[in-house]
Amino acid sequence: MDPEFVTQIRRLSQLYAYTSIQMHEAVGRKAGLSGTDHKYLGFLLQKGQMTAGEWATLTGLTTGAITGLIDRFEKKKLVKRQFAEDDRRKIIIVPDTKKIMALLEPLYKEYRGKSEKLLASFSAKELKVIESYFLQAVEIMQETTSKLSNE
Amino acid sequence: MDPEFVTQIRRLSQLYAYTSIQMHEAVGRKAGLSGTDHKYLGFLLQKGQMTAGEWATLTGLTTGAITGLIDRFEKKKLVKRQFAEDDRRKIIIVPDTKKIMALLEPLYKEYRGKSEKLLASFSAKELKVIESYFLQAVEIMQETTSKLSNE
DNA sequence: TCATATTATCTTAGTAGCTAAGATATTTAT
DNA sequence: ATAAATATCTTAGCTACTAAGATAATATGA
Repeated sequence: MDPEFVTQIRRLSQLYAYTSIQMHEAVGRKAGLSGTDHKYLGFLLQKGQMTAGEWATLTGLTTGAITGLIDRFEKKKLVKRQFAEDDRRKIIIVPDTKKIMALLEPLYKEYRGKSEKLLASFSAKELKVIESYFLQAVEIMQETTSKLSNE
Repeated sequence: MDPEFVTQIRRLSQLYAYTSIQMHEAVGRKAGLSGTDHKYLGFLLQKGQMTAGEWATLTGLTTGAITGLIDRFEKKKLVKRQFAEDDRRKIIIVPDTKKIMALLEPLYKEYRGKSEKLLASFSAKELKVIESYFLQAVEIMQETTSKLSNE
């Protein structure tokens, strides 16, 4: 295969990742959240709710840092602390999904429309190619990361 | 188009960006660089060399932060400060590319091999699809970012 | 030419958010 | 009942950021 083309794809892939982070950071700033706060809020939304400790594990932050994270979100009334009924040491973080969505969706609206249009411009077969590339690339990167971290 | 599939691609795309950043951060840590330092070093390598001010513009950092960034790299002897001949206010940052490569390449080696193999598993036509998706998606994200930032 | 404005980088003071270590409160195990 | 383990919070110290001003070099204009 043309090695220049491979280089081009690799460069593009890096640019893609970087641009995506920049966009998410810009959205976060606009919403009054720091870049990392916005990123970690995404984890919470996907999971629905979780304990402070689970959030710490997922983000790789210490529990102390999570306390601060929750404090910042709670001050903005985007999440609520709730004692777990089965174990009163545990704090369940409950996102106010409606409020968070109301805050973020307008900022993503245009992007969402454009990217849907972009995806619609590909055939089903082509989308499968893109999906397959993403899936495999993610796996390779995760392998690399975990090897580097456990050594 | 199947809306669930679109959602799946969007989720994958976000995961891809996030995983990529995590990998680059892990590589950076292993090389003794903070996540952002590693990211910004990449800018410098791509450009070859630039002035402190250009680096500030490119990264979005203040000139004060760039001074600290250069200090950290200089202490590790990965870059050198050099007065510009035409304008002695300007400081040109010259990367020691050989040294930087020697530091980073071994950490990326395995990833590079695997991702080349992955790319080789696609046909030329399929690679064009992936390239086209990346190019257009990057543009959309850049538009979104700049709109959010200039408002 | 010389005074002034502009430009490029650095310095300083203040701040945010991180880690590490230890405190507190609750649960589990003996 | 006591000790150990667990979940979260608190505190001290650190790093890297911004904003504002200092310093030095260059450009401009009467």
